[in-house]
Parts: sequence; C-alpha cells; structure tokens
Amino acid sequence: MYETLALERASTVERVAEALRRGLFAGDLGPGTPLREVALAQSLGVARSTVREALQVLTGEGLLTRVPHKGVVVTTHDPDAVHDVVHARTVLEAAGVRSWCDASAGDRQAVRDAVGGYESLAGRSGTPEAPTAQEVAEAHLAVHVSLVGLTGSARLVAVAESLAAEIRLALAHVDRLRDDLAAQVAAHRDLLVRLENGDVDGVAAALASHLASGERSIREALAG
Amino acid sequence: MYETLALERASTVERVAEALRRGLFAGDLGPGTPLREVALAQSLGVARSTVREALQVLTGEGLLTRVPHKGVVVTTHDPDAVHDVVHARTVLEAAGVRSWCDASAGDRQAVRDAVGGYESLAGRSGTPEAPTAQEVAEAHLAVHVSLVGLTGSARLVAVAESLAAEIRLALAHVDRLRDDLAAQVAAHRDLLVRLENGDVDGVAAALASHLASGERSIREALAG
DNA sequence: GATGTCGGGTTGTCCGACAACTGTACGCCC
DNA sequence: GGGCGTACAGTTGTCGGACAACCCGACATC
Repeated sequence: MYETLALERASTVERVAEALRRGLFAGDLGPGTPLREVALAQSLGVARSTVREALQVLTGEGLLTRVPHKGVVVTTHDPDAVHDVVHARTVLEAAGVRSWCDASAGDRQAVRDAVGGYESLAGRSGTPEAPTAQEVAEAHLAVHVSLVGLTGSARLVAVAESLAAEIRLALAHVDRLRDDLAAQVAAHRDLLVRLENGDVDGVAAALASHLASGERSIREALAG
Repeated sequence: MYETLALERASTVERVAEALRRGLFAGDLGPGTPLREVALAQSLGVARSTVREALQVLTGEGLLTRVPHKGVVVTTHDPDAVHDVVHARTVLEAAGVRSWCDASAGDRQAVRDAVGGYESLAGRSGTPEAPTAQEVAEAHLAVHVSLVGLTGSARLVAVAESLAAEIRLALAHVDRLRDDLAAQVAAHRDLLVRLENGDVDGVAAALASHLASGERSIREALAG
C-alpha cells in the first residue's frame, strides 16, 4: 500500500547545485568563468560551506574544475576533451546497440519512447508552443542515453548521462543544430527502424558517423 | 627543462580521504559500517567540515553511501550491484580489446607492461618477499584497466578505475583468489598472446567468461 | 496494539576567524 | 632594462563553535 507516494526534500546544497546547473546550461556562466565562494554565498543567501559542498558536487560531475588555492571555474573543453567525450559515447552506445537482441523488452521500449518524444517535440516546432533549443537538446540526448540503456547496466547509463551533461554544457553556448532539426529526427527514427529489423552492424556504423559529425560541428563552433 | 620535476602537496581533505580509502580496502571498515563525522574528526584531529568534504568525495566515487539525516555508511553490494559492475566492466574491456588494432603503440605497450607486472609479482610468491593479497589484486585489476586504455579514452579509463575500486572493495573482505594465482596469471598472459596474434573475437569471448567466473566467486563469497 | 510524547544522538547549515597561498604592483640593484 | 625581493590585496583551505532539524528508540497513554 502507498507504493506510489513519495516526497522530495531538497537539501540546501542540492538546491544551490541545481541553481548553478541551470546557470551553466542556460549559458549565463561561460567556460572559464571563475566561481567565487563568498560572492555566491552572499548572492544566494547561504553559508560559504554550503556553497563549497555544492561546488564539490558539480566538480565531481565534471561541470566545474577546481584549481587548488585558485578557485573553481567552469570547465573549458579543448578539442581533445570533446573528442574524448564523443569517443567514449561512441563506445557506450555501440555496446548498447550490439545488445539490442539481448536487451529486455522494457529497455527496448525506452528507446522507442525516447525517439517518439524527440519526434513529437520536433513536430511542435513552428507552432505557438515551439520547443526551446534546450528542450530539443534534452530530447536528443535522451535518445542516445536510451541506447546505452540497452546494455542493461545502470552504471553505464549513469556514465552516459554524465558525458551527455558535459556535451550539453559545451553546446549551451553554440546551439545551432536547429537548422536541420527535421533531418536529425528522421535520422534517429531511421536508426530505430533498422534496429527493429536487426541491422545491428549498420546501426552501429551509422551511429559512429553521426557522433563524429556532431563532434565536428562542436569543434567548429568552439573554434569560431 | 625541469619537465620531470613535480611536487605533491596533498590537501587535508585528500589525506583524510586517502586514510579512509586505506581502511576500506584493508577491510577494517566493512560494508554497512556507519562513519560518524564527529568521531572521525576527533580521531583524525581535523575539523568536522573537512571530514564532511572527504566523505563527499568518497561518496562521489561510490565507495560510501549517504543517507540524508542519518549519515554515511560503507556501500554494501547486493548481488545485483556486483552483476552490474561486472557487466559494465565487460562492456568496457570488450570495447578495448576490439580496438587493439587501432590502438596507439603506447596503449598496447601498457597492456604488455601490466601483464608483465602481474607475472613478476606472482613469481615472487613463496619467496621471502611474497606479495600481499592486496598487491596481487592491484596488479590484476591494472591489467584489466589497461585493456580499457586501448580505447584511447581517458574518461573510459577513469570509469574503469572507479568500477575496479568498487570491486576491490567487495573483494577486500573475501579474498580467496590466491589459491590459483599461477593459473590466473597464465590465463592473462594467454589473452595477451592471442591479442598479439589478432584473435580479437576469441579474446573478447574469453574475457567475458573470465569476468563472469570472477562474478560467481564474488557472489559465493558474499553469500557464504 | 495503535498512537502520542520525549530525549539523546547525529546531521545540516550557519557564522566568524585565521593561516596559507596566488597574482600583481612596486621599488631596488646589477 | 631585466632580474630579484618585498609588500599587499584577494581568495581559498581549515578550524572551531553554535543551533535547528531530524531520526530513532524508549516510554507513556488511550
């Protein structure tokens, strides 16, 4: 009984971390921006120790970088780091695709749902309730994470989400993927169709090139 | 000039975290053991806030688990968690093995060195300077991590190390792998030989069964 | 037996303080 | 002018203490 009940009590640390995350993804806090502990504590109305804990949480997630005795700054992504993240995602998602046949029905359905969500979001573009760039990026990344979910490993999914967060951070400032949104969605739907048909190797290859092209556009955006 | 110079200044937080890690891996702190902040602060001679930061670091690494308003305890591994970790490692190491041909010479050499280190350590067994169980486990895990290194992704290596740490924790209390140390070493040497011969698929399969058997012995040890 | 109350122990958060460290600016000397 | 030592302001790293919120078990009550 009462299985569906739950209550969320966010600690102050978690609320501070969440506020910073919002600022990060919204682009208010660009890469390299230093985060001063006292200033944050004052403007948020919390103690410095609380801010420190929140900063440490985000540092653990790779969003911030701590330099001893100098402070915490928003992580900057050099091309090598971008490549590393994309490479890691390629490995994880390829592993997920390869286990499509062995995956549980629920995990497979999660992929279908994620693609469907991406589609329906894109379908709203141009209407009064057009999705924001952030929502689109979110839905897009959800598709990719759901592929990793096919491995059935909660830990790998957590890693994939962490990697996605890093990429999202790099994209927060350079979002110009919307020009070909329809094509993007179609490409992902195509991947799913081929998966359902058992074309595992083909999907893996297509995925690799999809991610590589994504990496290129991020690099260009960072360089420009 | 001076490229080889370096100096390590460990912060107090890091020293506390390291001390706790030692206790964890040595088996002094069994799964489920609660870690009281004030008591730790007193016995280590540091402030409570410092202990809190160290605990948060280890919590981020998955070694400890924080329960709100109740405290931090040593993470306990149910069979599902063990399976998840082993499964994740299988995926990562298989990915590494598959990229043997594309890997850099340095990464390949790292595998050879790791296997060599494992062998030389095992060769000392029975002599006056016999290796401790902990050293053996360390060398064994180093081999597996080096396989992930073949992917060339620093982030995946970091994940592999974190997973290895979790397993090492589960093994800290149930170490009875030494009975067949020579066979273990030989099996890993065999993997390397087959890799050098290009038998990628064979190695991947052997690796999977090796990890699965490792999982079995951990499960048995946990159940017993 | 279910419910209400109380008290001890622990965490969550805040505050204030100070040493250690970093980067910069200034003055000095060769 | 360039190298060197020093002083200074800003920031982090660590400390100690304080108190409310909270969890849990024991006890009393209905």
